[in-house]
Amino acid sequence: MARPRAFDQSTALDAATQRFWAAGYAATSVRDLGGAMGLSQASVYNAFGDKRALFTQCLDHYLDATMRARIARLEQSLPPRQAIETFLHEIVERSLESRLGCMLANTALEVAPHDTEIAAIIAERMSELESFFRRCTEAGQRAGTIAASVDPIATAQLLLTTVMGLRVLARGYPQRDLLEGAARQALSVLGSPTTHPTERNTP
Amino acid sequence: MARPRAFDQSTALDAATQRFWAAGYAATSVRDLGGAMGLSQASVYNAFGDKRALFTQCLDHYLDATMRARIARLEQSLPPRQAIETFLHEIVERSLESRLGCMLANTALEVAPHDTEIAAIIAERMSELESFFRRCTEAGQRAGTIAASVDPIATAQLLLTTVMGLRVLARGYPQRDLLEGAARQALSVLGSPTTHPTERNTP
DNA sequence: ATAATTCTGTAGCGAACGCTCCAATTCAAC
DNA sequence: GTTGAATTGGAGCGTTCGCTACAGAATTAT
Repeated sequence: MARPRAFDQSTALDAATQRFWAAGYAATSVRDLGGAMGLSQASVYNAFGDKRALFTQCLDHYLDATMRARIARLEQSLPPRQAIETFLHEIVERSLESRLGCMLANTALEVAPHDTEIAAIIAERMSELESFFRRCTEAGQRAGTIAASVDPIATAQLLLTTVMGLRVLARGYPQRDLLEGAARQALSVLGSPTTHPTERNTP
Repeated sequence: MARPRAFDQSTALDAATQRFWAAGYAATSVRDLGGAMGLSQASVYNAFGDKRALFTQCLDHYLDATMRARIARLEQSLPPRQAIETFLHEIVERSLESRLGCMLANTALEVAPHDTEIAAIIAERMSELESFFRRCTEAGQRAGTIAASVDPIATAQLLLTTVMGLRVLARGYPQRDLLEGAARQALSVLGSPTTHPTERNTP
């Protein structure tokens, strides 16, 4: 029984996310956000609360659409070792083809130290990524594709660290051979290699 | 033949560096910097130019005093493998005892993507760190303490990535076992372990 | 001493910031 | 058609931003 929104909430959130993703929290103004979303400032505040509340919504939106989606897709479509390998390769490719970097890493450095609530979100999401790597490592060991001698916990910790490190290098020192070499060497801790995943599997 | 400065340039630069280090470029105001340095805004501009020029001086100052000093100290006081191991362990300890993080990583994410000149500084310093790891790896292989089978280039790339990743995790997910596990697993690529360096060496 | 030159603090510039008030507008419910 | 609730754009609030003009203080060369 009232006037409906003239914009799509999810589309607007996408646009705002893009701005925060590219420029960070402090360097993005609410006027910028409104412009990107096609809204006036008043509508932004009416629909999303203040700047910080909008940011947390964008952060959640980004992490669901990017990190969680990637984890789910790889984990249910690939055997565990290939899931890990493909995850790192995708990170390298995305890092090289876009200068946006990773909103999780960006936020961990810029916002988390000064905002305990956002720090908790960051820690929780990093923990999710770590758990993905640990599950895959353990499953690979059960399947025989990952050396039984490696410690799944430490391996997951290294892989999480590598992903974050790759995102930093991609913004400060973006050279393909650097990112690929680091990813390859990180994957070497998984032990005896399998054949690289291909489209067709010869029986 | 004129009035001399009433403050010490190096001391003031230290204070400014501390502020940029803790809060980043955008979130640190020139008034904050002046307060920390004990100077009025006019003196800041007179002595250091504008905010960006002061930042680059602080960045150089920080990197010389922290990264280059650590590289030089470890490289000339420890055998190559221990130099690498100690470098990572020191990063873990510094990350856990201080919330400041790493100005190199912070700047790579916050400033480098929007400032090509600062991006060049970042890339050059990251390259220095990578070279340190490569030199140590090659020297360790010659000395027999690092497996001859590892690729020194990829190893250096992974170690550089690990250091950057550790600095991100330290700010977003600061748990000792996570950082130590990642460091330990990264070091495992060096191959057959040596005894951990201790204060006294039994002959 | 005098002059020349540099440093220092105060005050203030225009612009942008996060945020809010408000009148006008729009649409569902009746 | 009328009513009522919600959205919308514009104007503007007070604050802070990077930066600078300016006048007085301080020191060396002459």
